[in-house]
Amino acid sequence: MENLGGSSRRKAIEELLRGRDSAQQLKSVINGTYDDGSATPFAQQLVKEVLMSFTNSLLFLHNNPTSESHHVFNVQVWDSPKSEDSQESNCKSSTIKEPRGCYKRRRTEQTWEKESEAPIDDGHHWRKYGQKEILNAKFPRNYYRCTHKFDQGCQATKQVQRVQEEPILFKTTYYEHHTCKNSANPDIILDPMSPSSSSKFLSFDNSFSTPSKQECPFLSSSNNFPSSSSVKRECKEEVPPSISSNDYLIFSDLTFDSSPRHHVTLSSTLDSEYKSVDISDVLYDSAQLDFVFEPFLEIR
DNA sequence: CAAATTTGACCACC
DNA sequence: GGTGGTCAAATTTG
Repeated sequence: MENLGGSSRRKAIEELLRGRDSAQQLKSVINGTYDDGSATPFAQQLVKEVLMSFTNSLLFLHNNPTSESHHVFNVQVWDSPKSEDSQESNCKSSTIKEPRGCYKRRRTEQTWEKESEAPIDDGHHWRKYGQKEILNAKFPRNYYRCTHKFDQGCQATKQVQRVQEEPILFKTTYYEHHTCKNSANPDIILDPMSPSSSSKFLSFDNSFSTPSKQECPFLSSSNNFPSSSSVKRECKEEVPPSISSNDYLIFSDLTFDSSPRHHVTLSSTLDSEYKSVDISDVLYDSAQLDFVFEPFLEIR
């Protein structure tokens, strides 16, 4: 995908945007076709799929090239405005106990999830700080924090859990935004809500960052109790080399149209209530449109 | 030898 | 008390 030159990419994006706008207009026409103001379910479904196709294509263009070898099936974003456990309250600053730091419970800032076939290399440096067997979960959950947590105070963390064996599927939950500057691929931001995803940071001309071995332990996590040596061996044997963008292009074409797993959704939550919103509906909202597509429009 | 990972323990919340 | 998130010593890796 990144092999598309800047102008070619821009043209492709413009075409997709044009197609999407046309589909939207078609939807309006269809909705006005019938007296009851509704189109046939089939027509509505078709329009929905067309819109989704455009949307997904644009999102794939937007995606981090380094994650191209991983199919991101799902992007879910929500706010968790629960603020009852502020960090200050949890950090028993007045207590004398020192041996361990204060154990801050789950931060309730905005979080978002991604599901992919392989752990996502999102261009940031992550350090694993924990692994936990989760009740009723087949695989352990892995905890990562930004490598620059201490030198730059970056509070970004993520949790990665393998949720499915066949096909292998990982769910990555991100917490907090990166505030560090030293990401491996700072111009590519998967974080859909990050201020950094504005055009000033977005560039599609980056070279790939090679898939980091840091992500490999997830694969070995499929074994409930892997030995250290087996971890390393599995990493080297099972992690495929990053495929070329051409490969990705073909792969996307082959799998994009009919597989429901490529459905991309955005979700938002109020008061921790999870509400799933189909992206084709979300995109009708101009604000959401800007949120999703603005970066494309400003590529130069 | 510095950085990263592993892993058991600690801690907060329910 | 159970569960899950985090810490930090021990260990591994490059």
